[in-house]
Amino acid sequence: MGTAKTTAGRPPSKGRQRIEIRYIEDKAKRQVAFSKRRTGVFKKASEVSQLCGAHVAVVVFSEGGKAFAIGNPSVDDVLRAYDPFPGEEGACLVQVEDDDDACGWAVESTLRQAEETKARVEAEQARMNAIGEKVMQAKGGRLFWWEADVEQLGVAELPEFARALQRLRDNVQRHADKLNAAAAAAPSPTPLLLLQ
Amino acid sequence: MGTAKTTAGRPPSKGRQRIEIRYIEDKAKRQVAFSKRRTGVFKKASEVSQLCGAHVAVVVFSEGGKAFAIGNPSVDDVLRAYDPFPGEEGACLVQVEDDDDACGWAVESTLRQAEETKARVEAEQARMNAIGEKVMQAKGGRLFWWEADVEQLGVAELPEFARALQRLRDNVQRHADKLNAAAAAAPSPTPLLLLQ
DNA sequence: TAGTCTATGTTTAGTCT
DNA sequence: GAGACTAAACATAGACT
Repeated sequence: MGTAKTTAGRPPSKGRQRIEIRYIEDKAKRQVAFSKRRTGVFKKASEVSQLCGAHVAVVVFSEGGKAFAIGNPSVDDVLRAYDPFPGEEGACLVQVEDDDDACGWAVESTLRQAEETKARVEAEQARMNAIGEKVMQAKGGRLFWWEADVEQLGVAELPEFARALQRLRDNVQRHADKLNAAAAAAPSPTPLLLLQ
Repeated sequence: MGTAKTTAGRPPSKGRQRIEIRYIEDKAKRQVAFSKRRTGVFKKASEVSQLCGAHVAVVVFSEGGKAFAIGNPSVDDVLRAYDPFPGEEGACLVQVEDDDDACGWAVESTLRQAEETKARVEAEQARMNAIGEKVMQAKGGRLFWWEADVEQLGVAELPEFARALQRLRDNVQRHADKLNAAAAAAPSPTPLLLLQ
Protein backbone atom coordinates (compact mmCIF):
# COMPACT_ATOMS: atom_id res chain seq x y z
CA MET A 1 0.00 0.00 0.00
CA GLY A 2 2.75 2.32 0.81
CA THR A 3 4.16 2.15 -2.69
CA ALA A 4 1.92 4.13 -4.95
CA LYS A 5 4.75 4.60 -7.39
CA THR A 6 5.39 8.27 -7.88
CA THR A 7 1.79 9.27 -7.84
CA ALA A 8 1.89 9.09 -4.09
CA GLY A 9 0.48 12.15 -2.47
CA ARG A 10 0.57 14.34 -5.54
CA PRO A 11 -2.43 16.38 -6.57
CA PRO A 12 -4.09 14.45 -9.43
CA SER A 13 -2.89 16.98 -11.99
CA LYS A 14 -5.40 19.27 -13.54
CA GLY A 15 -4.68 17.69 -16.85
CA ARG A 16 -4.41 19.64 -20.03
CA GLN A 17 -5.89 23.07 -19.71
CA ARG A 18 -7.36 25.11 -22.49
CA ILE A 19 -5.28 28.06 -23.50
CA GLU A 20 -5.88 30.87 -25.87
CA ILE A 21 -3.79 30.80 -28.97
CA ARG A 22 -1.93 34.00 -28.30
CA TYR A 23 1.59 34.95 -27.36
CA ILE A 24 2.55 33.35 -24.06
CA GLU A 25 3.91 36.12 -21.91
CA ASP A 26 5.60 33.90 -19.35
CA LYS A 27 9.01 33.20 -20.75
CA ALA A 28 9.47 29.84 -19.09
CA LYS A 29 6.10 28.55 -20.18
CA ARG A 30 6.68 29.90 -23.63
CA GLN A 31 9.95 28.02 -23.91
CA VAL A 32 8.39 24.78 -22.75
CA ALA A 33 5.50 25.19 -25.13
CA PHE A 34 7.88 25.91 -27.96
CA SER A 35 9.86 22.81 -27.31
CA LYS A 36 6.85 20.56 -27.02
CA ARG A 37 4.94 21.99 -29.92
CA ARG A 38 7.92 22.13 -32.22
CA THR A 39 8.25 18.43 -31.68
CA GLY A 40 4.57 18.05 -32.35
CA VAL A 41 4.67 19.95 -35.62
CA PHE A 42 7.64 17.98 -36.82
CA LYS A 43 5.92 14.76 -36.02
CA LYS A 44 2.77 15.79 -37.83
CA ALA A 45 4.76 16.88 -40.84
CA SER A 46 6.59 13.61 -40.80
CA GLU A 47 3.34 11.73 -40.72
CA VAL A 48 1.86 13.58 -43.67
CA SER A 49 4.92 12.71 -45.64
CA GLN A 50 4.84 9.09 -44.63
CA LEU A 51 1.16 8.56 -45.07
CA CYS A 52 0.68 10.48 -48.27
CA GLY A 53 4.03 10.35 -49.97
CA ALA A 54 4.20 14.10 -49.89
CA HIS A 55 7.33 16.19 -49.82
CA VAL A 56 7.46 18.44 -46.82
CA ALA A 57 9.81 20.98 -45.36
CA VAL A 58 9.41 22.81 -42.10
CA VAL A 59 11.66 25.56 -40.89
CA VAL A 60 11.26 27.06 -37.46
CA PHE A 61 13.14 29.87 -35.81
CA SER A 62 12.92 30.21 -32.09
CA GLU A 63 12.82 33.70 -30.68
CA GLY A 64 16.44 33.30 -29.88
CA GLY A 65 17.13 32.82 -33.55
CA LYS A 66 17.91 29.15 -33.37
CA ALA A 67 16.90 27.30 -36.48
CA PHE A 68 15.17 23.97 -36.52
CA ALA A 69 14.20 22.16 -39.65
CA ILE A 70 13.09 18.90 -41.10
CA GLY A 71 12.26 17.81 -44.57
CA ASN A 72 11.54 14.93 -46.80
CA PRO A 73 13.33 14.04 -48.92
CA SER A 74 15.37 16.86 -47.43
CA VAL A 75 14.80 20.44 -46.44
CA ASP A 76 16.96 21.65 -49.26
CA ASP A 77 15.22 19.64 -51.91
CA VAL A 78 11.82 20.83 -50.91
CA LEU A 79 12.76 24.44 -50.53
CA ARG A 80 14.51 24.44 -53.85
CA ALA A 81 11.47 23.01 -55.52
CA TYR A 82 9.30 25.63 -53.96
CA ASP A 83 8.73 28.63 -56.15
CA PRO A 84 6.20 31.12 -54.87
CA PHE A 85 5.67 32.67 -58.27
CA PRO A 86 2.64 31.14 -59.96
CA GLY A 87 3.31 33.12 -63.10
CA GLU A 88 5.48 30.60 -64.82
CA GLU A 89 4.41 27.06 -64.87
CA GLY A 90 6.69 25.61 -67.39
CA ALA A 91 8.17 22.26 -66.59
CA CYS A 92 7.32 20.25 -63.56
CA LEU A 93 10.31 18.99 -61.74
CA VAL A 94 8.99 17.61 -58.55
CA GLN A 95 11.83 15.18 -58.41
CA VAL A 96 9.36 12.82 -56.95
CA GLU A 97 11.69 10.29 -55.57
CA ASP A 98 15.13 9.19 -54.86
CA ASP A 99 15.98 5.57 -54.92
CA ASP A 100 16.75 4.19 -51.55
CA ASP A 101 15.97 7.25 -49.58
CA ALA A 102 13.37 7.75 -46.96
CA CYS A 103 16.35 8.57 -44.90
CA GLY A 104 16.17 12.18 -45.84
CA TRP A 105 14.11 12.78 -42.82
CA ALA A 106 15.48 14.36 -39.77
CA VAL A 107 12.89 14.25 -37.14
CA GLU A 108 14.27 15.14 -33.82
CA SER A 109 11.25 13.71 -32.18
CA THR A 110 11.44 12.28 -28.76
CA LEU A 111 9.78 9.04 -29.66
CA ARG A 112 8.01 8.84 -26.38
CA GLN A 113 6.12 5.69 -27.06
CA ALA A 114 8.93 3.89 -28.75
CA GLU A 115 8.02 0.79 -26.83
CA GLU A 116 5.04 -0.16 -28.94
CA THR A 117 3.94 1.19 -32.27
CA LYS A 118 7.29 2.15 -33.56
CA ALA A 119 8.78 -1.23 -34.22
CA ARG A 120 7.08 -1.39 -37.59
CA VAL A 121 7.65 0.20 -40.92
CA GLU A 122 8.85 3.34 -39.33
CA ALA A 123 11.45 1.41 -37.45
CA GLU A 124 14.44 2.19 -39.54
CA GLN A 125 13.64 5.83 -39.81
CA ALA A 126 12.84 6.14 -36.19
CA ARG A 127 16.07 4.44 -35.30
CA MET A 128 18.03 6.85 -37.40
CA ASN A 129 16.24 9.73 -35.85
CA ALA A 130 16.86 8.43 -32.39
CA ILE A 131 20.50 8.02 -33.14
CA GLY A 132 20.76 11.47 -34.54
CA GLU A 133 18.95 12.87 -31.59
CA LYS A 134 21.21 11.08 -29.20
CA VAL A 135 24.28 12.38 -30.93
CA MET A 136 22.95 15.88 -31.17
CA GLN A 137 22.24 15.99 -27.49
CA ALA A 138 25.92 15.76 -26.91
CA LYS A 139 26.45 19.15 -28.41
CA GLY A 140 23.17 20.55 -27.22
CA GLY A 141 22.74 22.03 -30.63
CA ARG A 142 20.10 21.49 -33.15
CA LEU A 143 21.38 20.72 -36.58
CA PHE A 144 20.82 17.49 -38.32
CA TRP A 145 24.19 16.46 -39.44
CA TRP A 146 23.10 13.86 -41.89
CA GLU A 147 21.42 16.59 -43.80
CA ALA A 148 24.71 18.27 -44.33
CA ASP A 149 24.63 19.41 -47.89
CA VAL A 150 28.10 18.48 -48.90
CA GLU A 151 27.61 20.15 -52.24
CA GLN A 152 27.71 23.44 -50.49
CA LEU A 153 31.03 22.93 -48.87
CA GLY A 154 33.83 24.91 -50.40
CA VAL A 155 37.35 23.95 -51.23
CA ALA A 156 38.66 25.14 -47.93
CA GLU A 157 36.04 23.42 -45.89
CA LEU A 158 35.94 20.04 -47.51
CA PRO A 159 39.23 18.66 -46.21
CA GLU A 160 38.45 19.61 -42.68
CA PHE A 161 35.04 18.12 -42.93
CA ALA A 162 36.43 14.91 -44.34
CA ARG A 163 38.98 14.71 -41.60
CA ALA A 164 36.38 15.17 -38.92
CA LEU A 165 34.31 12.50 -40.55
CA GLN A 166 37.20 10.10 -40.54
CA ARG A 167 37.85 10.79 -36.91
CA LEU A 168 34.25 10.06 -36.07
CA ARG A 169 34.34 6.87 -38.04
CA ASP A 170 37.41 5.77 -36.16
CA ASN A 171 35.62 6.35 -32.92
CA VAL A 172 32.67 4.35 -34.10
CA GLN A 173 34.93 1.50 -35.11
CA ARG A 174 36.70 1.56 -31.78
CA HIS A 175 33.43 1.50 -29.94
CA ALA A 176 32.17 -1.32 -32.11
CA ASP A 177 35.26 -3.34 -31.33
CA LYS A 178 34.72 -2.78 -27.69
CA LEU A 179 31.13 -3.88 -27.88
CA ASN A 180 32.12 -6.93 -29.83
CA ALA A 181 34.65 -7.84 -27.20
CA ALA A 182 31.99 -7.53 -24.56
CA ALA A 183 29.60 -9.59 -26.63
CA ALA A 184 32.12 -12.38 -26.93
CA ALA A 185 32.08 -12.75 -23.21
CA ALA A 186 28.34 -12.50 -22.94
CA PRO A 187 26.23 -15.49 -21.98
CA SER A 188 23.71 -15.09 -24.78
CA PRO A 189 24.52 -15.12 -28.49
CA THR A 190 24.94 -11.49 -29.39
CA PRO A 191 25.21 -10.62 -33.05
CA LEU A 192 28.58 -9.22 -33.92
CA LEU A 193 28.88 -5.75 -35.21
CA LEU A 194 30.28 -5.59 -38.67
CA LEU A 195 30.96 -2.11 -39.82
CA GLN A 196 31.20 -2.25 -43.56
CA MET B 1 -38.21 13.60 -31.83
CA GLY B 2 -38.65 12.53 -35.39
CA THR B 3 -35.90 14.82 -36.64
CA ALA B 4 -32.69 13.60 -35.14
CA LYS B 5 -30.84 15.84 -37.51
CA THR B 6 -28.72 13.73 -39.79
CA THR B 7 -27.77 11.21 -37.19
CA ALA B 8 -31.04 9.49 -37.81
CA GLY B 9 -30.63 5.79 -38.33
CA ARG B 10 -26.93 5.87 -39.07
CA PRO B 11 -24.54 3.43 -37.46
CA PRO B 12 -22.90 5.23 -34.54
CA SER B 13 -19.59 5.64 -36.36
CA LYS B 14 -16.65 3.64 -35.20
CA GLY B 15 -14.93 6.81 -34.30
CA ARG B 16 -11.31 7.45 -35.02
CA GLN B 17 -9.40 4.30 -35.73
CA ARG B 18 -5.75 3.78 -35.11
CA ILE B 19 -3.68 3.54 -38.25
CA GLU B 20 -0.09 2.68 -38.86
CA ILE B 21 2.08 5.51 -40.03
CA ARG B 22 2.91 4.04 -43.39
CA TYR B 23 2.11 4.93 -46.97
CA ILE B 24 -1.63 4.70 -47.52
CA GLU B 25 -2.11 2.49 -50.55
CA ASP B 26 -5.72 3.45 -51.19
CA LYS B 27 -5.56 6.53 -53.35
CA ALA B 28 -8.84 8.00 -52.20
CA LYS B 29 -8.06 7.57 -48.55
CA ARG B 30 -4.60 8.92 -49.10
CA GLN B 31 -5.96 12.05 -50.70
CA VAL B 32 -8.43 12.61 -47.89
CA ALA B 33 -5.76 12.07 -45.29
CA PHE B 34 -3.48 14.46 -47.11
CA SER B 35 -6.07 17.15 -47.15
CA LYS B 36 -7.00 16.78 -43.52
CA ARG B 37 -3.52 16.41 -42.19
CA ARG B 38 -2.09 19.19 -44.27
CA THR B 39 -4.64 21.42 -42.62
CA GLY B 40 -3.64 19.99 -39.27
CA VAL B 41 0.05 20.63 -39.77
CA PHE B 42 -0.60 24.16 -40.88
CA LYS B 43 -2.71 24.80 -37.84
CA LYS B 44 -0.10 23.41 -35.51
CA ALA B 45 2.59 25.46 -37.17
CA SER B 46 0.44 28.53 -36.89
CA GLU B 47 -0.06 27.90 -33.21
CA VAL B 48 3.62 27.52 -32.48
CA SER B 49 4.20 30.80 -34.14
CA GLN B 50 1.44 32.53 -32.27
CA LEU B 51 2.15 31.06 -28.90
CA CYS B 52 5.89 31.30 -28.95
CA GLY B 53 6.61 34.15 -31.26
CA ALA B 54 8.53 31.89 -33.53
CA HIS B 55 9.04 32.29 -37.23
CA VAL B 56 7.79 29.30 -39.12
CA ALA B 57 7.53 28.20 -42.69
CA VAL B 58 5.97 25.04 -43.97
CA VAL B 59 6.07 23.89 -47.54
CA VAL B 60 4.20 20.82 -48.68
CA PHE B 61 4.09 19.18 -52.07
CA SER B 62 1.30 16.78 -52.79
CA GLU B 63 2.18 13.75 -54.85
CA GLY B 64 0.66 15.51 -57.79
CA GLY B 65 3.19 18.28 -57.41
CA LYS B 66 0.86 20.88 -56.03
CA ALA B 67 2.52 23.16 -53.54
CA PHE B 68 0.97 24.40 -50.34
CA ALA B 69 2.68 26.67 -47.93
CA ILE B 70 2.22 28.90 -44.97
CA GLY B 71 4.59 31.06 -43.07
CA ASN B 72 4.92 33.72 -40.47
CA PRO B 73 5.73 36.44 -41.10
CA SER B 74 5.68 34.96 -44.58
CA VAL B 75 7.01 31.86 -46.23
CA ASP B 76 9.54 33.82 -48.15
CA ASP B 77 10.80 35.77 -45.19
CA VAL B 78 11.40 32.68 -43.19
CA LEU B 79 13.04 30.79 -45.99
CA ARG B 80 15.24 33.76 -46.70
CA ALA B 81 16.14 33.95 -43.05
CA TYR B 82 17.10 30.32 -43.20
CA ASP B 83 20.60 31.62 -43.33
CA PRO B 84 21.68 32.65 -39.89
CA PHE B 85 24.87 34.57 -40.35
CA PRO B 86 26.81 34.53 -37.12
CA GLY B 87 26.84 37.88 -35.38
CA GLU B 88 24.37 39.53 -37.63
CA GLU B 89 21.02 41.12 -37.32
CA GLY B 90 18.73 39.18 -35.08
CA ALA B 91 17.29 36.54 -37.28
CA CYS B 92 14.24 36.66 -35.14
CA LEU B 93 11.88 39.30 -34.10
CA VAL B 94 8.44 38.10 -34.02
CA GLN B 95 5.22 38.77 -32.35
CA VAL B 96 2.41 38.90 -34.73
CA GLU B 97 -0.80 40.70 -34.20
CA ASP B 98 -3.62 38.43 -33.39
CA ASP B 99 -6.83 40.26 -33.53
CA ASP B 100 -7.81 38.22 -36.42
CA ASP B 101 -6.06 35.00 -35.90
CA ALA B 102 -5.21 35.35 -39.54
CA CYS B 103 -2.53 37.91 -38.98
CA GLY B 104 -0.21 37.59 -41.89
CA TRP B 105 -0.67 33.90 -41.87
CA ALA B 106 -2.33 31.45 -44.13
CA VAL B 107 -0.67 31.82 -47.42
CA GLU B 108 -1.96 28.54 -48.64
CA SER B 109 -1.52 28.48 -52.32
CA THR B 110 -2.10 26.04 -55.07
CA LEU B 111 1.03 27.21 -56.68
CA ARG B 112 2.28 24.88 -59.27
CA GLN B 113 5.95 24.56 -59.04
CA ALA B 114 7.61 26.26 -61.91
CA GLU B 115 10.98 25.51 -63.27
CA GLU B 116 13.71 26.68 -61.06
CA THR B 117 14.77 30.22 -61.59
CA LYS B 118 18.46 30.35 -61.93
CA ALA B 119 19.01 33.46 -59.98
CA ARG B 120 16.81 32.14 -57.27
CA VAL B 121 18.69 28.92 -57.02
CA GLU B 122 21.96 30.71 -56.82
CA ALA B 123 20.72 32.87 -54.03
CA GLU B 124 19.48 29.77 -52.37
CA GLN B 125 22.88 28.18 -52.60
CA ALA B 126 24.51 31.23 -51.15
CA ARG B 127 22.23 30.82 -48.22
CA MET B 128 22.98 27.16 -48.04
CA ASN B 129 26.61 27.95 -47.58
CA ALA B 130 25.78 29.37 -44.25
CA ILE B 131 24.17 26.10 -43.37
CA GLY B 132 27.34 24.31 -44.23
CA GLU B 133 29.16 26.60 -41.88
CA LYS B 134 26.64 25.90 -39.27
CA VAL B 135 27.21 22.23 -39.62
CA MET B 136 30.91 22.75 -39.26
CA GLN B 137 30.80 25.05 -36.34
CA ALA B 138 28.07 24.70 -33.84
CA LYS B 139 27.40 28.05 -32.33
CA GLY B 140 27.95 28.63 -28.68
CA GLY B 141 31.42 27.18 -28.75
CA ARG B 142 30.09 23.87 -27.63
CA LEU B 143 30.97 20.46 -28.84
CA PHE B 144 30.81 19.92 -32.56
CA TRP B 145 28.66 17.13 -33.73
CA TRP B 146 31.54 15.13 -35.03
CA GLU B 147 32.85 14.95 -31.55
CA ALA B 148 29.71 13.14 -30.66
CA ASP B 149 30.02 10.78 -27.82
CA VAL B 150 29.87 7.55 -29.72
CA GLU B 151 29.99 5.71 -26.44
CA GLN B 152 26.33 6.50 -26.09
CA LEU B 153 25.36 4.44 -29.06
CA GLY B 154 24.15 0.94 -28.46
CA VAL B 155 24.62 -2.27 -30.39
CA ALA B 156 21.52 -1.74 -32.45
CA GLU B 157 22.35 1.80 -33.31
CA LEU B 158 25.97 1.57 -34.26
CA PRO B 159 25.51 -0.10 -37.63
CA GLU B 160 22.96 2.49 -38.64
CA PHE B 161 25.21 5.25 -37.55
CA ALA B 162 28.15 3.78 -39.38
CA ARG B 163 26.14 3.43 -42.54
CA ALA B 164 24.98 7.01 -42.38
CA LEU B 165 28.54 8.08 -41.85
CA GLN B 166 29.68 6.12 -44.84
CA ARG B 167 27.02 7.70 -46.97
CA LEU B 168 28.10 11.12 -45.92
CA ARG B 169 31.72 10.31 -46.59
CA ASP B 170 30.88 9.05 -50.05
CA ASN B 171 29.20 12.30 -50.79
CA VAL B 172 32.19 14.20 -49.59
CA GLN B 173 34.49 12.15 -51.78
CA ARG B 174 32.29 12.61 -54.79
CA HIS B 175 32.17 16.31 -54.24
CA ALA B 176 35.89 16.49 -53.78
CA ASP B 177 36.44 14.72 -57.07
CA LYS B 178 34.16 17.14 -58.78
CA LEU B 179 35.94 20.12 -57.33
CA ASN B 180 39.26 18.70 -58.34
CA ALA B 181 38.06 18.27 -61.88
CA ALA B 182 36.91 21.84 -61.94
CA ALA B 183 40.18 23.01 -60.48
CA ALA B 184 42.12 21.31 -63.21
CA ALA B 185 40.40 23.47 -65.74
CA ALA B 186 40.56 26.61 -63.67
CA PRO B 187 42.66 29.57 -64.81
CA SER B 188 44.20 30.16 -61.42
CA PRO B 189 46.18 27.60 -59.45
CA THR B 190 43.73 25.91 -57.18
CA PRO B 191 45.05 23.55 -54.55
CA LEU B 192 43.93 20.02 -55.07
CA LEU B 193 41.79 18.36 -52.51
CA LEU B 194 43.28 15.33 -50.97
CA LEU B 195 40.97 13.53 -48.68
CA GLN B 196 42.83 11.54 -46.12
C1' DT C 1 -12.38 18.11 -53.23
C1' DA C 2 -14.04 19.93 -48.99
C1' DG C 3 -17.15 20.07 -44.89
C1' DT C 4 -19.97 17.47 -41.20
C1' DC C 5 -20.49 14.20 -37.46
C1' DT C 6 -19.12 10.72 -33.95
C1' DA C 7 -16.20 8.02 -31.31
C1' DT C 8 -11.77 7.50 -30.14
C1' DG C 9 -6.70 8.03 -30.70
C1' DT C 10 -3.28 11.66 -29.90
C1' DT C 11 -1.34 15.85 -28.03
C1' DT C 12 -0.22 18.69 -24.45
C1' DA C 13 -0.84 22.30 -20.04
C1' DG C 14 0.44 22.10 -15.63
C1' DT C 15 3.44 20.21 -12.31
C1' DC C 16 7.23 17.70 -10.44
C1' DT C 17 11.84 15.23 -11.13
C1' DG D 1 16.53 22.28 -20.49
C1' DA D 2 14.79 17.66 -20.97
C1' DG D 3 11.63 13.70 -19.05
C1' DA D 4 7.57 11.75 -16.53
C1' DC D 5 2.87 11.87 -15.52
C1' DT D 6 -2.27 12.80 -15.66
C1' DA D 7 -6.36 14.41 -17.29
C1' DA D 8 -8.56 17.20 -20.43
C1' DA D 9 -8.29 19.42 -24.96
C1' DC D 10 -7.75 18.48 -29.54
C1' DA D 11 -7.18 16.02 -34.04
C1' DT D 12 -8.95 12.83 -37.10
C1' DA D 13 -10.52 7.79 -39.41
C1' DG D 14 -14.44 6.40 -41.24
C1' DA D 15 -18.80 7.22 -43.33
C1' DC D 16 -21.66 10.39 -45.65
C1' DT D 17 -23.04 14.81 -47.89
